[in-house]
Amino acid sequence: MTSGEGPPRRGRGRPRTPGAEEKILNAALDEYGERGWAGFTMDGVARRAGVGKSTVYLRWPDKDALLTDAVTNRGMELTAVDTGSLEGDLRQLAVNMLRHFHSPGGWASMRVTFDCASSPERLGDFSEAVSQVHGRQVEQICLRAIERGEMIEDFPLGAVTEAIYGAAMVNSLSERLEGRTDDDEAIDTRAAFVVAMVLGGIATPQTRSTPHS
Amino acid sequence: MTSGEGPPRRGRGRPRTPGAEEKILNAALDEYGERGWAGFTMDGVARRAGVGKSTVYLRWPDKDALLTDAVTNRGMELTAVDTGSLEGDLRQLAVNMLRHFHSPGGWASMRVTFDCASSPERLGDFSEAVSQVHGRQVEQICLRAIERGEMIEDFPLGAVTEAIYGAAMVNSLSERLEGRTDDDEAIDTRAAFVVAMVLGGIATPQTRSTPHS
Amino acid sequence: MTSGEGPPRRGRGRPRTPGAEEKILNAALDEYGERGWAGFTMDGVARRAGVGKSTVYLRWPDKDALLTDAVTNRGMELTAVDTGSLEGDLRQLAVNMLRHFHSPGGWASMRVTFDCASSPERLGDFSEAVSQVHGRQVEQICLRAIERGEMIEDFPLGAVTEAIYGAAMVNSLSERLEGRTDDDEAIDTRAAFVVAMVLGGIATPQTRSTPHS
Amino acid sequence: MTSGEGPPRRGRGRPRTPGAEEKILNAALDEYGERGWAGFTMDGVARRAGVGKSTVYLRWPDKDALLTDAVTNRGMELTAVDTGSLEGDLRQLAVNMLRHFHSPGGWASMRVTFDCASSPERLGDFSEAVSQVHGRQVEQICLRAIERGEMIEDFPLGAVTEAIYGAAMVNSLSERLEGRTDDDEAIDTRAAFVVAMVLGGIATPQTRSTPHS
DNA sequence: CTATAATCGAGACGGTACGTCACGTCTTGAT
DNA sequence: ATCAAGACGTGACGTACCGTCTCGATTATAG
Repeated sequence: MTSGEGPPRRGRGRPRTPGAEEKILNAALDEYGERGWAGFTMDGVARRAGVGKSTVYLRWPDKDALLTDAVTNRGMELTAVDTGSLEGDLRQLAVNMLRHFHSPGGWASMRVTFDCASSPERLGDFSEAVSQVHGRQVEQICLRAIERGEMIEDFPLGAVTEAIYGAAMVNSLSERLEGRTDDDEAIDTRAAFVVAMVLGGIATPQTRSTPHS
Repeated sequence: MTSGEGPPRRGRGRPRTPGAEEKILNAALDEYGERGWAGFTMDGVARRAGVGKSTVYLRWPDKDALLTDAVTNRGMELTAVDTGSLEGDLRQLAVNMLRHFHSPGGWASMRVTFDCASSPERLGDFSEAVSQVHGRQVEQICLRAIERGEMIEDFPLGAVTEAIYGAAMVNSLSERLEGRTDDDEAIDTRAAFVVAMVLGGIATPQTRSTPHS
Repeated sequence: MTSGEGPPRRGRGRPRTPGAEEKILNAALDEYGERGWAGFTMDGVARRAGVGKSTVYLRWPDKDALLTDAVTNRGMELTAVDTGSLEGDLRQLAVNMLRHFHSPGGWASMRVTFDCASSPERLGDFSEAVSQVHGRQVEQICLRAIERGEMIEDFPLGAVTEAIYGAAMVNSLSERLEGRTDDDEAIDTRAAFVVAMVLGGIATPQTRSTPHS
Repeated sequence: MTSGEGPPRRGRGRPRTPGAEEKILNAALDEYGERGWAGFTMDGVARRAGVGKSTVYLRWPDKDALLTDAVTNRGMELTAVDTGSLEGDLRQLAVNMLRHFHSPGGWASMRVTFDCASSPERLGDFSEAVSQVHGRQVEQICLRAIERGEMIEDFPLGAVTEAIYGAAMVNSLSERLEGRTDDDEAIDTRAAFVVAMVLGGIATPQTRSTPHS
């Protein structure tokens, strides 16, 4: 995803400084995390990275591209999940997502995602990447579960994705709005409840009619 | 919520032009909707509102405050819900939320909410307002349902809120990222599935263990 | 010269506050003296005078008019001179002028005069006033001296005026530029030398005493 | 005198555009001349110079500094004078000064000088420059004349300076106030009279020719 | 070993929006 | 009718950032 990686640039001339991309991306994420969008400055990123502005603009065409790229690289480290059971998979996934959105990088990633979704012109690679990463996980988990007979068929998998990802997002959002600081235990507990709801619902058994009529 | 409420304004001096707040807020939302964040200009808002910049800065200290306020005022018009049954309430709520986040105003409102959550310094009234509006709805619905015996007890209502609101958010997000344009029918269908999931779960009956052990 | 003095305003309605003109003119001169042209503010004048802006604008149409008027009223208190001899008259006049331009009011008056001379559009009453006050003095002194046979004829009186007034101006200017603070004695001495220089040139030979006694 | 001389500018970074100072100073003088103080705008200067505002503010801290500098650079081109006789020197000097103050640049220079003298904080280089340029001329002329025996000793040279410079100033001032437009002949005639007056006073008797020939 | 050339840091450049401030006008309730 | 207070539309102020550019210095390969 990094723009700076095309052909390996074999040839004459000074090669690009090896650690530069790394330093710049880190600096970009840090600046974005600390100062928010309004305070996110190209000059600031370059200064924090200890690098000239030309070094930045040689690699990314503009501010948006840099931020998008930073977030894409650092903000999507979601490892695949396969515990053998639907509940285990979803529990693991929910914990991952909650931790992800609670971390500075994951939070920044999400904000940039919303920014991208608001500007139709630069929906380029980013939206695909997001869809891929975020959507495929649940899809694969559910397909395996259906194969094992653990999950009903004919249910739109997108709804499951949206509920789990959305719950993690809103949980992180409310944590910030209310000034809480959730520890790992709180996150695990919340993940358990969300998965329980997704798996079994919140209705009492007697009122539970056939859900998908 | 309007920032313009400071001292009680004893009758000295020319009173503030009555319609100005209204005009400015409308102009701000229009500019934000048409031109996006990047093209959202204080001069532009003032010009569109037919007002001087000082009139704007007399009421809101800066750009962020104006946008936040505009979005808070126009973006939260969520009517209460009471259909008599848990499923009906949640269905209605889910439809409302989906429509809300799919509309330009609701989408903008959400983005500003994320911006506020990222800048700890101005979490003032806004976070309370959001929590109030967004959290109380589900709480009241669920409390009524528990009273009617339709819903299990001892389930954290926050998880329900987060799932429904989050699902609506992510649904709107993916609509934009993927370039779809969902019609009302698609929205209603998606709302039905989400509510079904929340109410009854997605696990097959035979694998359904006691969820809350 | 004060704009506020037309018809005595006999009639219905509240009469104008008696001391207002005075207070405003004083405040204007003080502000101009302390802060210079750039820091000279209508709001500042009104505040210092303890008066609303409308009270000011009711009397003078704009900033220039107020400043011009303030300076004309306070800065031109040049009493007529008639000692009986040319040397005595000029000496008295030179001392007056030097004291005038060294005083805050006189200095301000001069600056405003230059401002007026630079803006051809508002040369209205002011330039006439200046010419009157500044030119007639020397003219009358010289005419009397010619009549007494103390001064040569056919010499342009304007040149005498310009030399005396100009010397006083430049003396005050250089005092400020060089950070000096001339006392009365220094001023009197300088006046004596200037008059000696002027007299040596314009006096007829028979009345010409040793010029530098 | 140009403010643009700070650190020696080691060769790092892009060098400042060579012709920029020149262009900006010219644009500033033109704008000041055409539009006067009220219409003298930093944006206007930058636009006329074909330059961004940052380029201007990189060199001068504010409006006053730019105008002062423009006027100092362009407004002081007074060539030295040495005709061999006191009368010749003073005549030449008086003509120079009259022409100077009658020209737009010289007039502007003088106004800025008065502004500087009114604001004690920025009397920095400017006052020295003015004193140097304006005072030394007369001093040198007189010293040479004393050496030649053409001028009495023990006369304060400052008084001579002040009379000649002041006369030129007031002459130009009254020209503007009265709406005259003096041609070169009028200026020369006036210079002759002023010098005659000054000489009659300061010349020793033996070199004193008939002053008004 | 030298020439060529891409990259580096630094920072000036033309623009544009920011948030402030003053102008001169206006609108209020009180005198 | 005038007062004090202060909001109004306008427009310049001086600052900060964008993305581009130009410099001298560095660092590699190509000849």
